[in-house]
Amino acid sequence: MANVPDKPTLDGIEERWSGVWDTEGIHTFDRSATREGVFAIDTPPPTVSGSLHMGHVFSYTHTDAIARFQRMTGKSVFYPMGWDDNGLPTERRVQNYFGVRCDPAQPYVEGFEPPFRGDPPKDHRSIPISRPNFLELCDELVELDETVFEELFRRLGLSVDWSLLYATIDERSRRVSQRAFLRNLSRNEAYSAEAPTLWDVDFQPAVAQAEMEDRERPGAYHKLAFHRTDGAGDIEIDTTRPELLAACVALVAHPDDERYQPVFGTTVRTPLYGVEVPVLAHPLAQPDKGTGIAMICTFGDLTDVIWWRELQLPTRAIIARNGRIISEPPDGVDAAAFAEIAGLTVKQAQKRVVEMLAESGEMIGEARPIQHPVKFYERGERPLEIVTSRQWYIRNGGRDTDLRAALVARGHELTWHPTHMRHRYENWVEGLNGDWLVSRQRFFGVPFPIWYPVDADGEPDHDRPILPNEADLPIDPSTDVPAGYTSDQRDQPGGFTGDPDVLDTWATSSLSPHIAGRWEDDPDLFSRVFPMDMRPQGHDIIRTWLFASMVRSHHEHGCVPWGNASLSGWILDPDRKKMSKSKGNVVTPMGLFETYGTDAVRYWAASARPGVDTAFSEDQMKVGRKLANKILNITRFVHGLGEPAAEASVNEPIDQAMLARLDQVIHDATDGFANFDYARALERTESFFWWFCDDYVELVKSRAYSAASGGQDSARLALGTAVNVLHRLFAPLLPFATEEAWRWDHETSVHIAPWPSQQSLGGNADLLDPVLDVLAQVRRAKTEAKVSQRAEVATLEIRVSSATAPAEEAGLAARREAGSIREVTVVPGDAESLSCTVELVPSDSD
RNA sequence: GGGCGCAUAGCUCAGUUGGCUAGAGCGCUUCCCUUACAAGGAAGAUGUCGGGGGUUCGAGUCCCUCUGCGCCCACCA
Repeated sequence: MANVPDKPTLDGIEERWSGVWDTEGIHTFDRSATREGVFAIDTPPPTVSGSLHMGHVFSYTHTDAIARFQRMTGKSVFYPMGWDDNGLPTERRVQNYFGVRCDPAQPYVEGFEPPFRGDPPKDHRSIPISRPNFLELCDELVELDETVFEELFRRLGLSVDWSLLYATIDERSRRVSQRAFLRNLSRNEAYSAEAPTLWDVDFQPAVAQAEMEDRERPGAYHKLAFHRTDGAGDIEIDTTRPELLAACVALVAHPDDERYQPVFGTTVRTPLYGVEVPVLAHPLAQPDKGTGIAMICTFGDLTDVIWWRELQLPTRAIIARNGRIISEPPDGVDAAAFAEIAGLTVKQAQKRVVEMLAESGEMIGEARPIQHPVKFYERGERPLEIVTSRQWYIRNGGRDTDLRAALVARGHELTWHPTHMRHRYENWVEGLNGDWLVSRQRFFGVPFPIWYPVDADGEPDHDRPILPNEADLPIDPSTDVPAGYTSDQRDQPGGFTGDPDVLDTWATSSLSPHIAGRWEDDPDLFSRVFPMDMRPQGHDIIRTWLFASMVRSHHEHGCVPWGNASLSGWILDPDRKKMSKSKGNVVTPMGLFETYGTDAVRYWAASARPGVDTAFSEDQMKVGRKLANKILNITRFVHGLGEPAAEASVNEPIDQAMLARLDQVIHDATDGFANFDYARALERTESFFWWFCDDYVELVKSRAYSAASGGQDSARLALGTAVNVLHRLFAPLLPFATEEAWRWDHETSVHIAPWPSQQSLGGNADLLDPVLDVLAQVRRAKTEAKVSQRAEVATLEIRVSSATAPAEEAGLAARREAGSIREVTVVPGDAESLSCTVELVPSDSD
């Protein structure tokens, strides 16, 4: 017997049911399921560096809807959560939160207390602390942030199995990350090399191709005169970076450029510094750019690197890792001139060099300002410089066409949602110009599990790395000692030294399926979940997270890591402007949950088609709340009618017709969810639902109330059936309201109820159209007469079109269904469409 | 420069093998306290489906082209 509250309400249902779900364990992954019976999700681990925003709510709702659908179809859903807490975002937040900065030269302080916990004053100068102390603070803050994230995700109703929680800095992740790297190394998929590297001079890590971006910046062409050594005059070049003149190693022009044919193979002397450099030809030089001939410096930009490599030029680097000019001039550079810029920042050096060139008369004319794209680290504030350093790389096809083709082919094995997102992947893979740089000169990350022997001169031997056993992972080479050595041999001649770097955060998060699935730690579990079914993520990180995951899986397993990639769109402001704190228009997810209810917010998220950028809309949330409320009310209404007899059947054509429509909805919704299109499932279900409430229920209401005209049980049973099915169709999208209504007459959760299947009663859905046409005309008559919809109709004359059977039935049905109609006549007519004449009962009042 | 996407009512968007008179919600107008729901309900108005051309009995839907907007990628002095 149904237990329906007098006044159904949405208030408080989130807390009530999420608590019950935990107790009943309905989200628990059943690891006894076979691989075919499992639906495994490679949940994106959110970066734990502050607060959750609407973007999280948006995309995680989409995944949860899919997860809940799959669970109802009988799959054991592997739905983990992870925190991406290693890496620079956390370091930055720790610096700002505690007012400290990491200085590896500092000694460890036992029981260190940071000067602040949250919001140090603006004039506070960060204090340097040791690396171990810094890492302790990282751990502390990360734990704090993760608590807040978990609370919000629970409130959002994510059906994740929280026992599967991981963090990308935890021991398990470090072990997986180090193991995978060592295997890459053993198969020669990873290597270290001394090479020009993009370098952020502020954060001082090496930067990978995927992490840099172009920004338009003002610059200026400076025209400089290089002196031909054959005495035949000067060659003029344009440069935006005169400060690198001392690093110049050659001039280059296009091989077909007629103007420079005579000078190819000759040499010139650089202005100020007097270094003799060759004039060379290379097809990358553009005749229409500047004077058509460029100076090659080590290194001004990535083109310089290409020229340097392909033309086998010497290195004459002058920029240090801190972004300043080095103190000693490279060989052959005029020492006095160089002393003028030694130690200066790039900007200061440029100013000084321009002054000197002006004095010497080697600069022709004034500098000409331009806007040009400059490479930046995506989180950085100053342009990237290129320095030579030893770094670790993982092969990703950037310098190997076979591997590249193989990875493009892997992209075709994946099913993309929406399909056009694959182009972004291919575009990226085909445009790679180097291997994946995975080493970072940072602190809060997974250390490279590597030591190096130190030779008699105290220099590390990078060609003979010392590796740990997999069984000992994870290790920290800065504290652990390799086999065969003792700790007092650290950094001593003849001893060993640990690799100081940490792995790129993507090098760990690209292994999220392995971390969540406990690769090698629990082979039985791993075999049941890998390759996974679904990777949900934002389209902005296809080039990083998605691609890196493909690379790792390709190397380690020779397969794709998942069958489907589901790409979510962005959240835009209602006015299409960026939401920002400074404008004060940022809304917090928790506030919205409280105002509209979680289901309403989820409704807004689920209304957006997969992959489409979507405006933030509180109006949509209001609609969602209305929908959730309606589900409760319609359920209450149907239960209030009383139960049909046990032997009742849906035998009225009108009721069968409604269920036939519902069958189509079940089909469409199932199809939508199965293809990761939660929005289509919602749209179909919702539009049926409103039709059901507004038209069908109004139509059969009077029959369901009273046994007088027959067909009462058919109506009750049809109503009950439809509501029951609708609960289940909506359950993945509006988990709280559906659970609330479902539990009025069920002991167990709607979320583990079987997904609805079609009824196949063979009803004729078309039958409803003429009946509803009559209903609409009666309503219109009442509205035009400005009377209540409850007003009685004295006579209703229905002129059916061409006496077709459905039309006849419509008349008969209308006669019985509409309880407030006293007399109905059905007239066969020859009009094109059905029409009615409605005569209302005059009001008794006064 | 290359690639991808978008353009339908005042606003946000559906419209999936081409097929009834192009839909929904919000907003707007009018009306109704009705016993599931007034944080509700009924009815109504509003469209050169971005422009042009083509295929077809038939095009919002397919093809070509143009325009505007957005995103991704790219090796430049």
